[in-house]
Amino acid sequence: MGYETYNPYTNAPPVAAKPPAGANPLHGFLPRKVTAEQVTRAMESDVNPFTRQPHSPQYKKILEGRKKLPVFGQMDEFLKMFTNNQIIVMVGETGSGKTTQIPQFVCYSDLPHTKGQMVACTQPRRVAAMSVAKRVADELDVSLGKEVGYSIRFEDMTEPGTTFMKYMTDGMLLREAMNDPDLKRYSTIILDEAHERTLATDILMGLLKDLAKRRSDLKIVVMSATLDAQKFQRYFSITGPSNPAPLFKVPGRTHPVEVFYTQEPEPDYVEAAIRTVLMIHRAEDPGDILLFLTGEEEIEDACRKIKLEADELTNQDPDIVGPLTCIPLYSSLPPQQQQRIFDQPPQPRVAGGPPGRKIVVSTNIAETSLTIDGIVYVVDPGFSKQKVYNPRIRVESLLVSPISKASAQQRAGRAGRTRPGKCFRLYTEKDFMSELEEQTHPEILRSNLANTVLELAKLGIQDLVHFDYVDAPAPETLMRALELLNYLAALDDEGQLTKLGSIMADFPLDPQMAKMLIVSPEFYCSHEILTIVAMLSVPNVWLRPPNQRKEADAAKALLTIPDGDHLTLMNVYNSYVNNKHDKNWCWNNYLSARALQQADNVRTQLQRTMERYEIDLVTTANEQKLWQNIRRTLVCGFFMQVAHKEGEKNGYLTVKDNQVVSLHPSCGLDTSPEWVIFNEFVLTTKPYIRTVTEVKPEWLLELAAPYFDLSTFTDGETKRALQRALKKRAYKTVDSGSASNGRNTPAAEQPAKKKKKATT
DNA sequence: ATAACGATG
Repeated sequence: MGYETYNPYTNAPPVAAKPPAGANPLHGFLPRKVTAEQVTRAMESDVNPFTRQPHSPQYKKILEGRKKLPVFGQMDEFLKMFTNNQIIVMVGETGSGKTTQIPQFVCYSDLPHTKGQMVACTQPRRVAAMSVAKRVADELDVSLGKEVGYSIRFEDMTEPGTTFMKYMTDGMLLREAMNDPDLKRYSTIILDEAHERTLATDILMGLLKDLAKRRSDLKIVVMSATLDAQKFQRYFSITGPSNPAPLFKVPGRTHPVEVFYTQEPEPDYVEAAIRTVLMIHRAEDPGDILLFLTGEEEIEDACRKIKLEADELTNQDPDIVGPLTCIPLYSSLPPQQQQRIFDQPPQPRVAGGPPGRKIVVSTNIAETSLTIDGIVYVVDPGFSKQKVYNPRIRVESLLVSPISKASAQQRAGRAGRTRPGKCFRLYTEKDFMSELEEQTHPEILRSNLANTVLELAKLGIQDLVHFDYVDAPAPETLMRALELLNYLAALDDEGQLTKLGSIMADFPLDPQMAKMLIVSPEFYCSHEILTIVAMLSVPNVWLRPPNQRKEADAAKALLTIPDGDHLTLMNVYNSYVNNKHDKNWCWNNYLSARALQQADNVRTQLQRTMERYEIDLVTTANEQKLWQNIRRTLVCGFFMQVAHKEGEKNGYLTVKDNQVVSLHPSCGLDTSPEWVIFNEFVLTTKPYIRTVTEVKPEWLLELAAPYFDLSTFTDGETKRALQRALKKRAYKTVDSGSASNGRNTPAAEQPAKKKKKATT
């Protein structure tokens, strides 16, 4: 449909809004040899070059705004570099406009729509992918999901054949690479926020560096916010070791931030933070405060104290100190409460009195994920909780650690978004210079890599140890991952991906859980394992408000199945589904509606993957048999996470690793069984195992024979207990006259009575 | 006898 050009309410002649037929603003464009002058002219055209539709009235207005972005003035420089190089490293500071503009420049030069290809731009976070795609769709004057779209887990907002500019999460592109290692549908791939060094971005950098050799037609742009670009330049020097990838640099557009340090180190950073916040409130000009702390409990505690002391100040000096609101911010807060950070600061108590102030006390979520306008003061104690992985005992834990210089810089920058600001660092300048690391260690050095190694195997990477990592993980971490995958039969003894492993990799799950799902039909409980795996993939569903702990614990007790926490999780999900008509059910039972909804989404997605591989969705009618089948299936995935009761009461020793652990207080078992399987090993005040289910030693010997080969065990109580179980089992086998672990023996206690067909 | 920095599929 064309534009209506005749306006019946004026006498003016019809305006020729519709350009002459055949006009093509991209006429004369030579792919990848396009100049800034050509692009600018196409942008000024009345016709949208990509849809051939007339531009909407707001298009030009938005374009005027874009022209003021720092990156816009360097379009010519960028296009020349894009023409002449396969790989570009780009540094653009906050406010440069790189995330929205560079992908568009690339589209004008690359013309992906003329070759049935796309330009991809990856983001570490889902919300960023969505919101940037929306913005760019507006700027290009197209509707979101058509020419410009986004792709994130659970939501593909693209239209095959139409979409040529796609924003997506880095994890999503990695998933796509598993099924199309050459990523043929993309003409250019842009990795944004590469300095954040997420696991997915790190793996993608390795893949793309290699892919660039195979696909000379593929262009790559690596965008980063900090000045550590040299590392990327060197890494991507594919035309020879002395030829680093070229650097394209754009200045940011932010306000100056004055940084203050303490004279002496602060022994108690929370106390010092509270003192600093109150000092700012009393003595500094109006403007909101952002304080960085490390976790939920610390934040709630600090908010209470700040509120108390601030109220006292206001009461003492109502003419000088204005009112203050203190808002906590962390990821597990319900979205409604997170919205509070955008509230206006409180009004003065009396007209003309001292103005109010807002203070946000936040985790690292405010460092990258959430931007709060109006922040003028930042208080930075210099700590955050960070994931660390210990391959020796196979444990990931969270540790309060000093932040990096880059992180400190990012935090300070949060004070200068709307006007000049101040940042108070609660450490000395000397410590900043000499003690803080330049960059936060990339995630790949701090994680359990079982999942990543399986993904790499699926991506066809043969030699994981010599893969060209930007930063190579510890060999021991890779060995641990290979060992686990070999025991799970995802990799054979030569390290080759097995058929089973290939299917496992297609599930967005840890390998243990993927294995459980795949074998679950043999145990007639795939329906239930699907639920349990979904529940294990979402954050904790149990709520325990500090002033209602008793009530919350009582509600939990009603849903608990004493045979094991995994069965309890299943019970919770089933009850949730059965009570979906009751809007207050979650709230009344102290359960997180958000987490349960998420479990529902995950379950649906996993079910689709199961259907794709024709993995039957079956169940067992008899409840006791069903529960036992489920527990046996758990052993098939988590046989390397077993603990044996030893020593004083409630003391357990993990099998083979011999870690002393205790049942976590949240555990719902009514006894302390001799053998348990656990989902998580957490290191808090002491080592705990969390989400625990009782198992039988015979199952371990039967279902995970290679791992429970007793000749690989050191002498001790665990080995003796297993030897006893082995003897008992031998007698039983003789009695019943049948083999107990042959492949022909039914694995489950009882065949399925009813078979639920998978539905969409 | 106690708990989840932030993300991703």
